[in-house]
Amino acid sequence: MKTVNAQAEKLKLARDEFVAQWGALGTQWGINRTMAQIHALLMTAPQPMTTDDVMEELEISRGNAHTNLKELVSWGLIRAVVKKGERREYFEAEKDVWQIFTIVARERKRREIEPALALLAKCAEESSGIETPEGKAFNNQIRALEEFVGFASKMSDRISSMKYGFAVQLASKLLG
Amino acid sequence: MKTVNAQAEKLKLARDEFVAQWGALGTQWGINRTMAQIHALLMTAPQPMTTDDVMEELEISRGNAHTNLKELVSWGLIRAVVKKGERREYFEAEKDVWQIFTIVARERKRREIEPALALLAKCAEESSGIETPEGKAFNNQIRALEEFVGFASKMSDRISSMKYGFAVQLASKLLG
DNA sequence: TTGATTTTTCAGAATTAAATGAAAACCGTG
DNA sequence: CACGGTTTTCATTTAATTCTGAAAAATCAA
Repeated sequence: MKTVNAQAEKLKLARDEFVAQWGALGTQWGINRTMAQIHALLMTAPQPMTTDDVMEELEISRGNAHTNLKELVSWGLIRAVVKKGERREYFEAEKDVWQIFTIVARERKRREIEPALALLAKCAEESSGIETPEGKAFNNQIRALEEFVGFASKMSDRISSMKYGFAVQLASKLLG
Repeated sequence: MKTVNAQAEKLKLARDEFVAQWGALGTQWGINRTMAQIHALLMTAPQPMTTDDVMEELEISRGNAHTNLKELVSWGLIRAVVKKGERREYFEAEKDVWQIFTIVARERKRREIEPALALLAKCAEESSGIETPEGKAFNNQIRALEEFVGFASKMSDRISSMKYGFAVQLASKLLG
């Protein structure tokens, strides 16, 4: 019994560290700390958790827990599940790493690549008729960026719609 | 003459929009607005610019301009150049899109992927000896993440050390 | 319908990140 | 070495983001 307790304690420590640090990393990734922490918590949860569980575990307010749980649901990184005979919602994380990757890749594309592409297209268009040397240089630079970002966008699509096995196969050629 | 002025005006408008919007996008990318704006400004500058030029163009303080110029230099996205007979520094941007991409990819890897990998390795290690079912599940999940992130890290290295032509060749297979 | 439970919203508070501007440090020149 | 121009630093201010907590809305069972 002593051993089991000691091991449970060890697990709790490791998991708490993971959750805390993953939250800190989230900041770098441009997602907010709480959202990343909840994600880490649910990715490593043996069972689905309620809003109250999350509040208690992370010592955060209901509003905060709620907002970030919903945001994670909208990303598709977690989902709400219902337990029969229970009224409140439980949440569980997608645990498959390839799924997680494709979800994050798609979301980043949507939020980072697509707006950039739209801007570049607009500026390329607006500057296309300018015949001064500066105008031509500007237009060329914008078009070079546009071409590259468009290409990155297509790549992102292709990769994130691959089956995991195929991606691995492709990658092994690259890394081999 | 009228035409040239009109065109110059049109260019200024397009460029100003590009700079402003690229700055807004930067926020999404986890880069601060001013840094992204300066980068946009210099990428589309016909000539190298001084700190004062940047301050004037973006209407920002000296401290802000200075800090972000240095940050861009440390990333390698811009470089200081000296004009002979001139004492103050001029800055010019790297304009090659593949270069820009590899620089950003390397920096992101350093700031986003490597710390995550370190954390995952640590948590995998800490939880490796736990024999409870929860401990095993936790360890497995962490190791799956670690493996994937490590793999992404290697891929990132490989791609960003490729010659542009080779990357295009590879990509065309993928997109073809 | 009522009442209990749960979810959602949101104004204000707290925290964190970024910008300012002035002073200090730095440099090249006479 | 001292002067003018330039760069760098950093305490303070400002702006942006995130969090709280309580009230309102929604949901469901009786």
